[in-house]
Amino acid sequence: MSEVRQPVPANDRETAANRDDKLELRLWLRLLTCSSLIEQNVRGALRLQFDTTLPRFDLLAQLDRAPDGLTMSELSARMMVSNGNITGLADRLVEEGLVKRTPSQRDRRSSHISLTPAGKKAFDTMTPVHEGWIDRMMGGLSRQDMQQLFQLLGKLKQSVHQNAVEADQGDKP
Amino acid sequence: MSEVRQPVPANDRETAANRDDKLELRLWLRLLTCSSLIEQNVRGALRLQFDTTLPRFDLLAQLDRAPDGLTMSELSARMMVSNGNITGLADRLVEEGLVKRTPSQRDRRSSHISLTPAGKKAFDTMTPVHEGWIDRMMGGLSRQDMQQLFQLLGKLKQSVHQNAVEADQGDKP
DNA sequence: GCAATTTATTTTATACTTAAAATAATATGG
DNA sequence: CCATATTATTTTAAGTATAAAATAAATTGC
Repeated sequence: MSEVRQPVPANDRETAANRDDKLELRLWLRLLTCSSLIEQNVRGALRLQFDTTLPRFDLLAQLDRAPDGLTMSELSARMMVSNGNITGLADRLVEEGLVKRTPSQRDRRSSHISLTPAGKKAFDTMTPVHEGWIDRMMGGLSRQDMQQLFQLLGKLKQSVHQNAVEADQGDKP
Repeated sequence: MSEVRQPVPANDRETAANRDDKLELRLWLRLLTCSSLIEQNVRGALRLQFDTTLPRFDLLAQLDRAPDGLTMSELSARMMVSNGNITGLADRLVEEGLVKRTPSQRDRRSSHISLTPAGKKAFDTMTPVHEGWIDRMMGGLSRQDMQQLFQLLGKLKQSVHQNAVEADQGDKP
């Protein structure tokens, strides 16, 4: 009597939540699950098709929108990662010849990171394919679903900013 | 004439998207932004208040729901991270005395990871506080917003599973 | 002008994460 | 039984990430 393989309901982060858990927590776990799922797909595809990584692609994408380049601090803010992280990432991309550092004329502490021609070319090759992956993964959502989701996530983003756990605005009574 | 500090529209991952970008891409960037924002808040708060990390907390949370413990593979699946990652995480938590490994009786390859009394106690201390952070960050959303968001993310999750970039189900014509 | 502060970046130490290879044990099919 | 395949985990190497300290340059307030 072989046990029938049930279509397992996907063991993921949400498994840690029960029906009796608060909606807030279940929502957070589901958000994290979606984000992780997409991230892992994109990461794997970037590696297979372009032999690169998501952080590198992200950095190139940021630079592509900034013709004059960005400082380390700006990159850090936009990519929402630490300063030190950007230093290492930029180092590797410079080694690969995809980005270059240009010392700032006005401020000798900072430099502008920008795409080299090779970096621009690499990004232009990858970005339409990348866009295709994203489109494909969202294929199950209607236009209206996406618009609603976009709008609700906008609300969430605002809410998180306003109620940040760390942001102590403790000086006003 | 001091310049008035405008409420800067937050430079984050979405900065890389333009109005003319496809909705799919903008949605993905916004999703990632929300996820990163919450994650960073929780990580920082866990460090400040409990001197621990998000991955460790996550692992404890998974175990709390599994009284008999979980195998490394089960943990890997539920936390959506690689096998090797779990090995290292579990090692550190064993060092801290919060979890223990029990060799499986039936299968000498595998072991069951479970909470020690100290681990259970630590988790029970942290989890209500953690829940409070999540509630707080979602404070700007109505109950209906949350339900809608939960439902839409469910659709998205399903869509990503069905249209995974890597999952080649190439054997059926 | 100059001390004190702030800002931009890098460095350091540690932790987390992955993919791939290695190890070891179990299951399977003759 | 035994060769083969599969499964569970660990190891390895490289990369990603953080927080905190260090460095260095710019700004500010006398």
